[in-house]
Amino acid sequence: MNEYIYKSDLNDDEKVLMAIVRTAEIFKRNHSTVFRNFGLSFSQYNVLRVLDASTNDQNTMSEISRIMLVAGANITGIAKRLANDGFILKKSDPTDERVNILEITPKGKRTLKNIEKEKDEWLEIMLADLSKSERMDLLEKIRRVIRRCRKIEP
Amino acid sequence: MNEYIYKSDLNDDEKVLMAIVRTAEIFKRNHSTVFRNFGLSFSQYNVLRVLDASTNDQNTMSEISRIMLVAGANITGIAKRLANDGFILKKSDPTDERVNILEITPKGKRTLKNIEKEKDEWLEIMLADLSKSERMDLLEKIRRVIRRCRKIEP
DNA sequence: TTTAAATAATCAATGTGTTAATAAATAACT
DNA sequence: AGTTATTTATTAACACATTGATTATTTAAA
Repeated sequence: MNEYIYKSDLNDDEKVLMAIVRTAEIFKRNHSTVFRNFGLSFSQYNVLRVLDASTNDQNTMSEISRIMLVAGANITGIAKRLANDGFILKKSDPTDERVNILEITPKGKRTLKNIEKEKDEWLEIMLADLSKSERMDLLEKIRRVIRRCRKIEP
Repeated sequence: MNEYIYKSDLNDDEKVLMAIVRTAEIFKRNHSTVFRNFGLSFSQYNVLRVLDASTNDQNTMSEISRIMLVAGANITGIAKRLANDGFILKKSDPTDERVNILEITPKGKRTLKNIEKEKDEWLEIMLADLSKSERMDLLEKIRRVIRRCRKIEP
């Protein structure tokens, strides 16, 4: 018998956004367990993805921070751990000595490849109850929210 | 001139979930700045909300951990800081000495009340480009994803 | 040209999340 | 009754996010 009872009092708008938060957390948790088996955290994986999709497999720390919407201070630690484990190289830009360039290594690329299948299986599992067109509709609505937020504060 | 270029290579399913992650992060960031002005973090605020919506304004730590989908270890620190700042009381359950009961204080309830308006304004801003029925449709689809995940691993 | 301002990265402090190990109280079982 | 298991909470170690301060380098302005 549980004598401590919780009765939600969220209004509809709050329900929408809290459901989004919850889904994001489930997704990050699922993916994190996959990545952990390959020695990567969620954020480390995302840095590798950005580098892999950048020209010449490399990009600057500040640009990565901008793409990932993460404060620059975080990239310092994430890059250090990625470099220590051989997933990336870290070098200074000769044309501007303030800039540090990160480059994904063959080991990094190989690891991304190995992760791919398991990761995609999770995506399919999570979205299995939505048809193709429902997924696109969901994406379109979420993107409208994101676009709206970009107008408010860049 | 930026010579480091990033070209996204996400497939559609991944786009859906990354958009959800991004929206959740924007939402948490917006709300966190509101909460910070009242001396609360995002998680601390959510613990107060759970207590406020619980019978007799109180609940157990493990039940809160279950409701918030957060590992029990986190609640220890969050509750300690909330109690230090006078937002909650922490007491032992006399019928089961393993159990700790958290209870929201008048100061805690007052703080929730003060936060309410500013918080709701943010909800409206973020969802402003969606009609009422579109919001409900978005909520329904997100909930189907969450329900689907609950079936996979509880 | 010297000074001022912007940019890139780092560090420190705080809070939150993860897992894993532990202590204490209670429940279940032989 | 006494051993074993489960539950509740705490702690420790690690990763990461935020803010704010600091250093170094580059660019712009007086």
